[in-house]
Amino acid sequence: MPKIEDVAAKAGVSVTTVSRVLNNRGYISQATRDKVAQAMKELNYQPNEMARSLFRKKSNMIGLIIPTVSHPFFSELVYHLEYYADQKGYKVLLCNSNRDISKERKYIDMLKKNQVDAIVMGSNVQDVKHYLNLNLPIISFDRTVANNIPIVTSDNYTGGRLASRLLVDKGCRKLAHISGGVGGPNHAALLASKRFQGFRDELPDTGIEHVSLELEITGLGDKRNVDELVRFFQEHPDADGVFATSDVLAALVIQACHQLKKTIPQEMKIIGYDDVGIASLVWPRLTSIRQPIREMSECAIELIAKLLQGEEVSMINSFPVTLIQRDTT
Amino acid sequence: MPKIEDVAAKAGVSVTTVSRVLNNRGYISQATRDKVAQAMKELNYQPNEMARSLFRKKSNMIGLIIPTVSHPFFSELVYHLEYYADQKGYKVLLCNSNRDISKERKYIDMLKKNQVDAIVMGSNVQDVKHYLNLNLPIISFDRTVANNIPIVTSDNYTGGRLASRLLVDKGCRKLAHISGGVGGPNHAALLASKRFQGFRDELPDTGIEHVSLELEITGLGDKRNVDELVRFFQEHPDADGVFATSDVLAALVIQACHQLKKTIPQEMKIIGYDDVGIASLVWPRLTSIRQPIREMSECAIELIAKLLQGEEVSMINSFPVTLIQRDTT
DNA sequence: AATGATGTGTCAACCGGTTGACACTAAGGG
DNA sequence: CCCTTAGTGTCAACCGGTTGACACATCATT
Repeated sequence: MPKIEDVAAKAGVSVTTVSRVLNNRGYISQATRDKVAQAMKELNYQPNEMARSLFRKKSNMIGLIIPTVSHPFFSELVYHLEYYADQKGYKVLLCNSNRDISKERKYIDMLKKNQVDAIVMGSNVQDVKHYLNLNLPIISFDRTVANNIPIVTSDNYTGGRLASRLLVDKGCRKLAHISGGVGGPNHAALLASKRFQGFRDELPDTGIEHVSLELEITGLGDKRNVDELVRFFQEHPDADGVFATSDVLAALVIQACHQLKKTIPQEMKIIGYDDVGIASLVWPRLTSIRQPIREMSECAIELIAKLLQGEEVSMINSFPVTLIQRDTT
Repeated sequence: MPKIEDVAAKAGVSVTTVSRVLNNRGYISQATRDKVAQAMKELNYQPNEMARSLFRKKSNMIGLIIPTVSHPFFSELVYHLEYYADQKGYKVLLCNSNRDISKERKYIDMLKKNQVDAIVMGSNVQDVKHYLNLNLPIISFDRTVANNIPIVTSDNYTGGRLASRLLVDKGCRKLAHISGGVGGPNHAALLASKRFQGFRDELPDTGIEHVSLELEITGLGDKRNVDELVRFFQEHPDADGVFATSDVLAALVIQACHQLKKTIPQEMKIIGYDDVGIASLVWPRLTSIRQPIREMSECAIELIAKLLQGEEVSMINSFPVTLIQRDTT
């Protein structure tokens, strides 16, 4: 690995001059600039970003903590976050917490030790204290944390209402609400619980009843998930509409319906949430509530960029959701 | 951010002593050890890993370049890679290249500048030269690069044969081979082309003919992909067996079949590849060739750990694939 | 009493790059 | 001819932590 000294020697200038070229400061003639550039090229020189970061006290790295990238919602989220981070010159350190609080804490410490400039939390955030005296920007994705931590979310409440309303409008008489997440249950801090709220608030004056099941997802391909759904629907044979809080859950519901020989959407209408890729890869294609993941990711990165420049940002950044009608309703 | 100096002051010892405690070298009494630990706790001190890395010339970071995490194969891969990396104390810098060669190059440079200890390439690797004079370990995932770069792969050839054989055994008379990837076509360097080879090698003595389609996947949810498949099957109405080189493609084939009112598996048998989560989330549940992604990821990280300790490693690390029979065959 | 292991401190160099202070030269303008 | 601006160099300090050399204790052994 060549160092700045080697470049200086090869170009026949001083280290300071090379640094000046590198950082574009002070007076430098075009001739010197060229000589230095030439030397760099010949040596295939790349400045050591660690050394620069150390001096600047800025690493241009952001840490990303999520439950697991293997869930399609997070994999799409991570994709877009990385894209926009890269656009702004940030690198992404990825951490899968599996919603394990102790692992989450370890990751936070690790990220801090490694001098990330900011952290995006897409995982649970339970013990708030741990995050407050971290003197670096944190932004939270779809989770409430504390009122001094900016949050990016989408309109979960309206999402829930839209889902209910659609099922009601399509003539459903008894609804089922299926929730659950990979790697542990969803807690109240998770804003997704507002979906349930919205879902229920749409029902009172319709006289439509609803039942609810919280699934403890064990792994995407695990047949036990479907089995539990089948049992649930056997207990509630009159349920004719399902709101699943993620498309993955909705896909499992579809499987349960097939197993129970219920036709979709005739005997059972299903609506999912997120509108990730899988929604249009299952059959029938899934009606879903779309979260604008790309836009939310872009917003998250912009928030970070602003925070790092000391600008004020709004604490709550909520995006509208849209109903995507396909073939399950 | 407290520094080692502050800890020394608070504990009433010298910086050297703190460093000795931190790194467990030389003689230190238990009393001092405790005093220092206490001071660290009180100050909430975390050693600056950048500074340490700079001195040690080892960052414990590994770079990961893949086409896109949003594809389920890669999202599962990344999940496991990060898991095992973390186990061994490595952090993961994630890069989505979208199979764009210039972006790939930029990422490689970026990772080098940022002093990653090693790179895992799960993306295309086309201009070999660029990677050879990188004086850091690279390992390649399921792609051939150069004979001095270790590679982790699975037995694609056998995978192809297993798929063919199953379709033949199940009585198919005309097979279709569907390939294609997200973000650009698959090239010869991609070992997945061996799947096609294996697929074909199983056919000659059976007298079964086959046709092939390379799809240019535009995005998971894009309906045009299905339309193209529908057209293809209309051109080949007698095709009754499909080998898709990924489960995502197989899911699209299922959609095309539904659209064409072909029953699965009676009129059309389908087998996918990878056996990622989606394989058991579609209906009918997909028969697939399973790649042991977890084991492959573990191997990749172990290879890196060995390379970083200067140990010799085997250049080709191929894992067996297994046929997972479900309901599409 | 000499020896050696243990425990801690001081000091300086180093990792690779950045920056400010300052000196010096050459060229151009008024 | 003086002044300013451009262009480059030298030097040292700094980012935060690590390490080796060396000095100087203390304490237990022999």
